[in-house]
Amino acid sequence: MQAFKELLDNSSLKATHQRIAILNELAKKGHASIDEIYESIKQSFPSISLATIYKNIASLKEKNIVSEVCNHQKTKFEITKEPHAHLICTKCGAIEDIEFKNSINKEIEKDYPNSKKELSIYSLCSKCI
Amino acid sequence: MQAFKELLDNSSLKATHQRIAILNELAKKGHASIDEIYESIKQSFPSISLATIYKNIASLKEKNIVSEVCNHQKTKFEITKEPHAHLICTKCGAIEDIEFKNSINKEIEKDYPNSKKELSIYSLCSKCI
DNA sequence: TTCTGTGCAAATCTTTTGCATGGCA
DNA sequence: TGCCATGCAAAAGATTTGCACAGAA
Repeated sequence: MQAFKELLDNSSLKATHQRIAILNELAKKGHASIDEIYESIKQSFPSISLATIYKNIASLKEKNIVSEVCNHQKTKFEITKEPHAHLICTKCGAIEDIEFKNSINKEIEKDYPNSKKELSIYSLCSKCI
Repeated sequence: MQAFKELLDNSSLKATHQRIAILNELAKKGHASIDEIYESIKQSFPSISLATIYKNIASLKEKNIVSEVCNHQKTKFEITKEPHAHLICTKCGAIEDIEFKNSINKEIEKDYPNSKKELSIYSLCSKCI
């Protein structure tokens, strides 16, 4: 995935196999926890270490390449993208990205200009509906 | 605090000193982490154990008497109250309760009726502004 | 009196760290 | 080649559990 290499180059992080694998995993799953990432990458890359996942998630967060999503269960991570809201399924726990409506954003900006906003909606996801 | 005793009675949780102390602490601070609660209660109640705080926060959450607030740092808790949003200070880390505007609520309800919603705004709190 | 809750200590997870070695630029 | 990143193992931190005893109802 050439795009990830560039992303890392631009952030002065070396494009190691491990980092690319983590980003691929997040791209594939959308949202994943530290040990979901670890267990999955270990299949194709048995020598990878948990500590490497922790260290890389930390540096990728610092560079704002990945973001943390809180769901009151196991913390998950996603590749940072356009602002969006999260739908957290009250049945299966899945996280879905949903639109962060511009009307809502504007309403908040009135009182808190240039603020980062996190909106989570707890309801049924598209599979459980 | 008589009100807390009733709250506990109604949830079939015994109104122990420890539970009342935890609820008082949360009422006083607004938002506190497990060990902030522990350190503070220990002053006036030296025999209290960390495990008791954990167990009680778990049962109080289960009964929806307290809620968890995620701030991407140390998880904090608050006494469950009217729906509201959180302002999380990007300078000092403080959490403030702010209004969850009805217009925003309505906008979300159109698409996700009867959903629980969490909105966090990262900006400067009233003290750091 | 009964049964839930507490406190302690141990067990379990989770996350971080130090350091020698490996590998990208 | 020069550094940053990796992997391992150990350390540190956070959370949970089991059990005997205490205390609310």
